[in-house]
Amino acid sequence: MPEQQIELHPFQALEPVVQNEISRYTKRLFFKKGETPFSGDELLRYFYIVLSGKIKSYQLNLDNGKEQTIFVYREGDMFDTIILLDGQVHDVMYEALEDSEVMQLPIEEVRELLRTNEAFNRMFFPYLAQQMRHMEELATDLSLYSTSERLIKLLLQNLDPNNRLKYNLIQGLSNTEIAKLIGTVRHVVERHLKALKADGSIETKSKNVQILDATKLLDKLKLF
Amino acid sequence: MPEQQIELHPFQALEPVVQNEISRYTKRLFFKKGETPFSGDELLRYFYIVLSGKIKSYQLNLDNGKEQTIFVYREGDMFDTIILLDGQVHDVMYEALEDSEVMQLPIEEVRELLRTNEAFNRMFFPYLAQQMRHMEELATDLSLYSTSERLIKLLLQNLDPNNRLKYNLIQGLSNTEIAKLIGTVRHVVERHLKALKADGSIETKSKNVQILDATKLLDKLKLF
DNA sequence: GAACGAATGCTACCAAAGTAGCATTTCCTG
DNA sequence: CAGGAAATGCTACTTTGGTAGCATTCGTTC
Repeated sequence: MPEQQIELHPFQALEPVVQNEISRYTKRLFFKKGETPFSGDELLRYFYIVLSGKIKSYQLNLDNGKEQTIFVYREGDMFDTIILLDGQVHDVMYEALEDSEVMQLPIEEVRELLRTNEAFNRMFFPYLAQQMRHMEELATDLSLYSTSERLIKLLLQNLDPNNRLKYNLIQGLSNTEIAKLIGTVRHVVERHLKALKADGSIETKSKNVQILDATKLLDKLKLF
Repeated sequence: MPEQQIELHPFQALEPVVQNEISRYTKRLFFKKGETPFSGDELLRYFYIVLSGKIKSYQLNLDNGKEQTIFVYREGDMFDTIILLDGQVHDVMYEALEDSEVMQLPIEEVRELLRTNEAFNRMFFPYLAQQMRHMEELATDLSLYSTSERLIKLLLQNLDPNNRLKYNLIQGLSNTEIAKLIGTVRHVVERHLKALKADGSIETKSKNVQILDATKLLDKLKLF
């Protein structure tokens, strides 16, 4: 299937390009868990590629403190693609969910690649589409499905190795972080997890949800 | 401000390009209100630019029939950008909200433009970013704000001529369509509109909401 | 292994939003 | 201008999800 090309992480396709053309100005940066890097205009001047770890982008409701995670960037993911495309300020926050390592590239050089380098574009356009599909799915899930459906969906996607963005995503995340992924609060996540434990679909150790019966979860969705 | 360049609708920048290079295979299509065009693989083979009218893309929950409008395409808007970028099937539905006129281009030719035509890219990349920003806003609004906040936000954006995607958007839309835009159902929209009418913020004629006191609406948000 | 903070678990309560069914009004078309 | 479909308005009810506060467990680090 031709998707395989897309599924291997984009950075692999980028690497030779980067090596040849812009390695001079790139830098490796390390962030510790909990850090909120990228202050001020750094995201307007640099483009980032994740080498390891997990970094999320999220939005905050100032009135009640609720957060919505928009994207979790892992090995091979890149940001901020929106700023890359239009150069305008992007009102989101970033935070490292684990100790992470990223590569920093001057954004103007990446724009130059985008203008001139066909190999880069063959990698980058499908990757952009992946981000767009992810955001669209986030929006429609929030609107069309209940919290428990969104949670079950997340658990199932977590098992699916073809789903690059979600596979093994929640390993090591607290219930609070899981809540932010699916647009609710810790308490509601725990309420639903408790019900799933009670009927034997899953079991939980700390920061680790194990699925015992995926079919049972699928039944609860009645989707697909 | 440099945004002006972005705000004039993308098609204006595309037009000369289209005229010169791909006009031979383009076609004008007309859709009547309520039609759901683009069956099967048409969206995989053609790219569309709206000339007039309103066409929405939306997702459907098969269990309960609820719909979420993802995007309303008006003059100068283009779709399906996701398919353009990765060539994969895109699971959304389209419907004309008004009688509409679109231009149909062979998608491979648009991909060729994307690969080779810098003028096209100067127009297209910021437009892509606009679509991404819109979807991100949709997702975070659904998660972080209440239905009444989302409704008020929509009413205010409807007044803002700088907001190309939302300005004058709800003129001529039924309450049912407004509900689908903000991720709820007709009834809840009417409940909130009723409250806004009661305190004198707005008045409604059929398919037409008039804002009487924008400041009052802003106060209710406490945002910005 | 003691101590601290983070994470999880639980009970109780409240408010917002979704469901249902029907009446009335508007508007479009013949 | 009449008739029918679409849109709006309303009452009543149900459910889900969010809020609050506290107890317990886990796990990391001196």
